[in-house]
Amino acid sequence: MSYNFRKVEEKWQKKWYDEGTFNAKQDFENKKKWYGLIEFPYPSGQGLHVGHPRSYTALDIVARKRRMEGYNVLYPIGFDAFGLPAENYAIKNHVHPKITTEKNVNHFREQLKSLGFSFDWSREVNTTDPNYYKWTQWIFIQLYKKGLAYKATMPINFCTGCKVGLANEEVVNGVCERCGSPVVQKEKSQWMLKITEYAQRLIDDLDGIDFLEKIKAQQTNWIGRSEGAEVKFKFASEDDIVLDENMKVKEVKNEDYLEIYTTRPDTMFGASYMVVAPEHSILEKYASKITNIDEVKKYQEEASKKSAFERGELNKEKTGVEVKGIKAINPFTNEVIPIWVADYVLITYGTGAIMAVPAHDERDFEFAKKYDLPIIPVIIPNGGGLQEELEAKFTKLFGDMEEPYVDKENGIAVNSEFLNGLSTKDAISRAIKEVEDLGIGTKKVNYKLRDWVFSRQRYWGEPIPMVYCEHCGWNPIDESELPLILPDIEDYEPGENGESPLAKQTEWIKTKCPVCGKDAKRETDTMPQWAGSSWYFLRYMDPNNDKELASKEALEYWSPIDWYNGGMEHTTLHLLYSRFWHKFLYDIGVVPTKEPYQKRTSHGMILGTNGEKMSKSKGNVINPDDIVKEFGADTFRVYEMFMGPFDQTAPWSMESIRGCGKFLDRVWNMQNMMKDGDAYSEKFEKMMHKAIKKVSNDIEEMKFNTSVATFMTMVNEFYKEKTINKAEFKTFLQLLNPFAPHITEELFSIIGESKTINETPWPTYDEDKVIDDMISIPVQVNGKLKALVDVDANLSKEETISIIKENEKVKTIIEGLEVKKEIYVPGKIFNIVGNKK
RNA sequence: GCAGAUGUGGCGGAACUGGUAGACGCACAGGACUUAAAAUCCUGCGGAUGAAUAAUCCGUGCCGGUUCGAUUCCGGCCAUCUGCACCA
Repeated sequence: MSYNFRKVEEKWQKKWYDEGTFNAKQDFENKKKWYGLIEFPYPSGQGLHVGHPRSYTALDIVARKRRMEGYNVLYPIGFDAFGLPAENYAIKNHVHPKITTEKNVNHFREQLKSLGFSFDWSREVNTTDPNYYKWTQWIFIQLYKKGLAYKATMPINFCTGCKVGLANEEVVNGVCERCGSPVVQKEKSQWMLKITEYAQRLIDDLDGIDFLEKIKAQQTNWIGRSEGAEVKFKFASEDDIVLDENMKVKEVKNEDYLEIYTTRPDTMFGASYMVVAPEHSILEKYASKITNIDEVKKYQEEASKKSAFERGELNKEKTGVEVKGIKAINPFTNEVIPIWVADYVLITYGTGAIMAVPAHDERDFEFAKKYDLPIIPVIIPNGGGLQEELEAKFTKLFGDMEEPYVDKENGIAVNSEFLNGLSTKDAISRAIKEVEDLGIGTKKVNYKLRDWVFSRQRYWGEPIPMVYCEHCGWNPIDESELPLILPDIEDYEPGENGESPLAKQTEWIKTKCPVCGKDAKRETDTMPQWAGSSWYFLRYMDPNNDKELASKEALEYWSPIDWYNGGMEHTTLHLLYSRFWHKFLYDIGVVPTKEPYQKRTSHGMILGTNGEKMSKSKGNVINPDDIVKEFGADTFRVYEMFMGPFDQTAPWSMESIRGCGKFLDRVWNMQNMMKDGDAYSEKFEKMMHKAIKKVSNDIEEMKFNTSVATFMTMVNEFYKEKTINKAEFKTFLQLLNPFAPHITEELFSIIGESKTINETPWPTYDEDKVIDDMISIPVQVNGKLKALVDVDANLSKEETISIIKENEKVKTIIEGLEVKKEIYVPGKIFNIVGNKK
């Protein structure tokens, strides 16, 4: 009797999804809850990828176990359906994204159901549904009302060929992915979200939640907190600076200030020049004073032409131009220092200007070497070495420096007047105090994190619900008018100069100002794909609510998400954005928790059979439909869990999956060797208890591969004895059920159980029965295994040792040795140390 | 360059808190069943010497250390992967 997976899987899927077996209960009172979340898919035209089921199966296993443990489980699914591919497809083939999206969603739904996931399909959400994006828009309006959404001029990637704005992922090596024309930066007024206001809380609140350490590290690094100081350097026209006989500044007329940010105020005595970013306003403001303004302008222009790619990747060689005619003054040395413009200084970080300390900064050092600027060492290593060594090092540093000294831990200040002799740490606080006393600076914390550019010049996204009125400026539409429906259009081509396709919808754009009622215009940019996915997990809690994004009651009951699993590629942006929105919603009293996710784990990518990332171009893509057709959903699921450690990448193997199919066939055939029995047989009792313990723990730790190995070992044991009793089979099926739900339910009913497995409680084990009565003690000589001796585990230490020593083999070993020492670790090992006679 | 991870048989991988390295699966080889094949079932399977299921030696990327004992801990290298990348 061979196993017909097709029939069995179809039968159970129909039952589950028709009856809503796995739908979360509305009962908020009596049951403890568990909310498991997987990243909802983008319904692409290619259909499900084999990577999706890896994550979905893992949490499906946990969800099924939790139900058996008595939890009210919410394990929802939905579709992140706005996005670029649908829009590009529309441009090419003139099919409305709505149509392709619906088609793709239907395909995805079928595929997901064919894998037997225990999703609550009654709560399916879709980010493109107006009833959903109504609330995405509502959240945006709340952000705006709290001053967290604002307009700013930001550069976009602009393709010089297609004349459209491009997403970062459409820019490949500095050229347009589609037409190959160069991509330049173009200034455009865009909506921004002030995520930076939440930077510190986004770091601090990581403490209270259970994220993998590497995920926390990535979040922290991305936010990039640094402590330092902002300091104003005096500068003026060269002619307005009067020097004394020691070349120190005596008097300055018409002075102004150039503000810099530094993390190393202790090196200020070594600041030998300043650098401003090409976009810095000082260059505009003092154009008339700059004697080589043409040269400066030319440099600015060149820098602006460079794409982000060139500036970042290719342009390792630093360039710059001295800004002549104006000079700055080092506030500590009171000496005149030159000002340069160079694009290694970024306008987006700090103040867009730096003090350059070439002796102690690699970038400044490289630049100073190239343009022959003074390098003044002010830190030497406090290595605890001999005085001569320190002096030698000092001389060496003051001689021709080969490389900058950048150590922040072990430095000691020199050549720095009042800072001399202080450790770097002390020198930093002393220097900050000094600039504060002088009234030219202050302590300052900076973050690498930038505000979130929220506008997209695209059609297939949520319209931004804002209106511009010539009299009243920007205002949100009235909340009663939500959702602001994305109009149906036929021309998906982008507008002129990188405008959104909506910019051509003149009728739609026309509206009345929500404040004064006069004629006004709608915003034509749409939201990024990140928007809908920043709060979808809240909607699952109460998906059909038309009064609120979700009811208070539902939010109270289901929050926070107990376990969120997803890909490593989303551990920075998606996680950060959704945490930001959640914190905002917490602040305005909408959600009850500070953090959305209590626990976050990540799965490893599945590679092609050749060990490379799956891609169409490499032709190594595995289609889940084919696998299900050939092997069935259960085999697919078991294989994806067995292929390797869950959090690591693993290559696909067609041979290995066959092995998992064979395993399930063996499980199926165990029904033929089953005997009656209400209790575990003596032979298998220990194995059963051990297996329950092992599998229960493995699931919590996501060590699914060793769980599957345990199942296989069990089956081998049953086959070896050619018998299994009903009690054993029942437990075995319950344990295996979360991994292979269809075959186990079928067998459960075949062996005469009236309940389905998902209605039964998760098996329990007895700790006493996990412990072995007899143990095998390895006997080693000098740490090398020589023999194994079986002993009763309940004997005392002395008794055990004497039994070991009476063993024939051990006797001969000891006789041949000059024994120096004997080490016995109870229950673990007996090691004899000695030399051969 | 910075951060994080990984490195174990022919392959995917296991090994609790420092205590029998190679569980489980694949591949391979042999056997049973069969007219035959497939499927299934059973057995073997890190390397070297060896007739051997005797014995000895080597073996977890490389070099060294701590320890009675190291895949595991420490120091120093090498390689691969992922993310970030002129963040002052």
